[in-house]
Amino acid sequence: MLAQYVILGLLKERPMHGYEIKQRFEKISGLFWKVSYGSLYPALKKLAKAGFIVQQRFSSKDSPGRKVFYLTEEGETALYEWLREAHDIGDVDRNSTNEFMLRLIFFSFLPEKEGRELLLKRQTVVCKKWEEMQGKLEEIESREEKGDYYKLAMLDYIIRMIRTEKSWLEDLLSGRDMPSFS
Amino acid sequence: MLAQYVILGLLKERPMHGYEIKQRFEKISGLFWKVSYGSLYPALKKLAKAGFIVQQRFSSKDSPGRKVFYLTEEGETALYEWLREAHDIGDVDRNSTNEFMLRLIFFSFLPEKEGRELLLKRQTVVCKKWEEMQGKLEEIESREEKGDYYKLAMLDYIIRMIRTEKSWLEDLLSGRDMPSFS
DNA sequence: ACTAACATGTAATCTGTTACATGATTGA
DNA sequence: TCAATCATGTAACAGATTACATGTTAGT
Repeated sequence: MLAQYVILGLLKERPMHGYEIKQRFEKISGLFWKVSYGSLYPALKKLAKAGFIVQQRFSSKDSPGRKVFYLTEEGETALYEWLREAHDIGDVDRNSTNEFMLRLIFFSFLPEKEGRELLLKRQTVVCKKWEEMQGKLEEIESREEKGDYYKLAMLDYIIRMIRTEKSWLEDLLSGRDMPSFS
Repeated sequence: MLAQYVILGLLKERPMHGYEIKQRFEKISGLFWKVSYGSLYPALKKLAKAGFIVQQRFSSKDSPGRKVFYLTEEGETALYEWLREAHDIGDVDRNSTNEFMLRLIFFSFLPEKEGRELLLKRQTVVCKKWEEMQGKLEEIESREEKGDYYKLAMLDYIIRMIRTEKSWLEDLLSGRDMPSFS
């Protein structure tokens, strides 16, 4: 499902054939998402059937040959709709975060202002979650119910991750020089 | 698959019935993993069939009634084996990270030394990945191929996340007071 | 000549979700 | 008495992976 849209996004960059799409897919989003041939080729078929992409076959005689796929206008519309749905991502769990990041890859296709708005929306969601987790932690600490060491460690991990996303968003929105990588 | 082992871990804490397991499951690991009834109850069935858990029915007359599940010795053995497999998690992508964190929840069941070893192993994997990503970034910067703003932002995001896990592990291993949450 | 990577595709299988069905218990 | 939550379970469906099958191209 998500793979379909990533394919559209990649094809907006330039026309590609299946194998190439997979490589690019994994180069860009490898840590968030992977795609297998067993889902890639059926996905391409579906997209073609829906009219979102068209294919051109390069057949050298009878060999199956490469098929290059092109994004259609309908496909572009579908891509934009999907990108704008980033507005509806209201959680910070693993799935929601992946869905947001997968869209982010293609934010440069949107008008600058819109990308910014989507980031601001994400910021409110992340901040809310951060406060929620912070509250959970304080509750545990106040009850002196220290409990399990590793479970506390996991809560710590989650809070750190959310805080990291929070400051990443702040830097991105403030236009600060991005590679603040120490 | 993973849910099965989390269930074993939760039942080692104390016997529970299905509904309770789901609640506890989500309270602890909600940001990493969720379980639906459509997988929970079949999973419990499978575990019972495999002899990893046994059930006691509390039937008030003819009502379906609650079923309380208990971990067996075989189940405990399976749980330990799974926890020790944390050794084999050699990547830092979303799936691998989730698998590691899901195991971490139950590390307190292992001898202290073993938990530490698993964390050290994770540390080497994370550090390696961090260096790899750092290299990728430098390569991009050196080529002056600044390219897409948002794609760079995503690389930044990934590196920050890995760095956060890195310092979390350092703090955890050094026994530093965990809630370093500012 | 051989190996690795390029390139496409399908079928069996596995896993998990959604929606549905049922009924008990508890508190307003 | 009514709604919410507790509690268990199944069947249809959706999605994705793995393994297989096939053939090309490029480099050593």
